[in-house]
Amino acid sequence: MATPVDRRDVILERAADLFAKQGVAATTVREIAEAVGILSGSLYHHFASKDDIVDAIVSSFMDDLVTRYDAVMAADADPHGRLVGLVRASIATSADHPHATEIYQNDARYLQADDGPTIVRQSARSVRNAWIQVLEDGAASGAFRNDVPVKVVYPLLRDGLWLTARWFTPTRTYGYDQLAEDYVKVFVDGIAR
Amino acid sequence: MATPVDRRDVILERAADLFAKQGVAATTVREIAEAVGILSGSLYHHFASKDDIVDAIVSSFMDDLVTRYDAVMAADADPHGRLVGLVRASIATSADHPHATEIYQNDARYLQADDGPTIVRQSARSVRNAWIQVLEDGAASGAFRNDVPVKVVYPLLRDGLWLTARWFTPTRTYGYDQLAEDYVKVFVDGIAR
DNA sequence: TACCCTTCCAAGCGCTTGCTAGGGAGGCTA
DNA sequence: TAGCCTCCCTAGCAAGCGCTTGGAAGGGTA
Repeated sequence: MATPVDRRDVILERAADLFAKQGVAATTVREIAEAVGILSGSLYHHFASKDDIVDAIVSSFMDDLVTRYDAVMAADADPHGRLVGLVRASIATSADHPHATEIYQNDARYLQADDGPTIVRQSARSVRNAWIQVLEDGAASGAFRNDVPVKVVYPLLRDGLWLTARWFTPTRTYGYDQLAEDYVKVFVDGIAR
Repeated sequence: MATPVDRRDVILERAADLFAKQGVAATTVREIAEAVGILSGSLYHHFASKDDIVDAIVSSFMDDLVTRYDAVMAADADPHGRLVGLVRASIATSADHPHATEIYQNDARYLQADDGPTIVRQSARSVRNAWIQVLEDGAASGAFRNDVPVKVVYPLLRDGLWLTARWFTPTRTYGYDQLAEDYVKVFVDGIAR
């Protein structure tokens, strides 16, 4: 190779692409190897197992997400400001890890299983706590409506937010920033005029 | 058996349960057979293939959905009334086919593939058209805001709506009707107070 | 009783899966 | 030059996959 790229990173990138497109279970190690340009056995010089590859992809994504969420929660105490911050942080992370975002959505059950990676489970709980706290604070302070249970509002916000990874591709005129802005508009003020 | 239940229906029910929990690719025909209480080979007396089982589950779901959507679009011409109707129809269908709903969300890409079942692709287009029409009519008539593109609003509504199948289980005090009502509240009026 | 039809089992086929063992090529260090 | 380390290939194993074949059991019909 002309540029001394790290093979490990190339494997992670190609694997994430395939996992996102086909699902983890439907992607074979031979496919990953072929996408990299090596044979399947050679993957095992870099990773201990197929699961190990999945873990590396998702863990990196979750680490970034938690870091961004922590910054938002530390910088702002106002529920509305925090909500906007969390949305922007989520979409920014999704922009940085588009494949991982999709993998996490599609295979969440597999990843959150008891034998799944511990880091993922911990991060998932931390992420959930941030949202619940913001929504409950907002409902208590009067910033948000309190006639709909937080346990219902949160999943609606969450799923609409994260599944953007499935369908959204930024264009020159409509990027991630615009998406975040419009997302906030819809969920905070509704679609009624 | 005491009651002469149709074996085919039992197979569909158990298979749907497993597909929803584990994903289609991760569920084996041997698992399905074991859940029914027969051997894997015996499944092939009732179905031609594993894909055939998946198709039967999802097609039944999609048929019901399209029927309900057609009724809504025929009964109401007002965008807001149609929106409420589509939400209620979706959640009612989801209540009748909880497993199929989840399968469709998790394996949508697989099902919408070019070699997937034709009925599913047709139904998916029909469903999409209904939503787009309602949202565009509403934006044009002034019932809905028009500063956020319909191509963004629709996926947000859709994903938040359909992924309820992943997390929602009705209780005695909070059922599908209540969920539909709250869903409309959030998306139409927003969470701000 | 004789026949048929439905439903299932027993056995296994051909193939793919994730993964492993052993070795070779090339570069770096001493 | 000698030795080592990194990275990859060749070859293949054991297990599991979807699916097929041939036949047996049992009930319904005549």
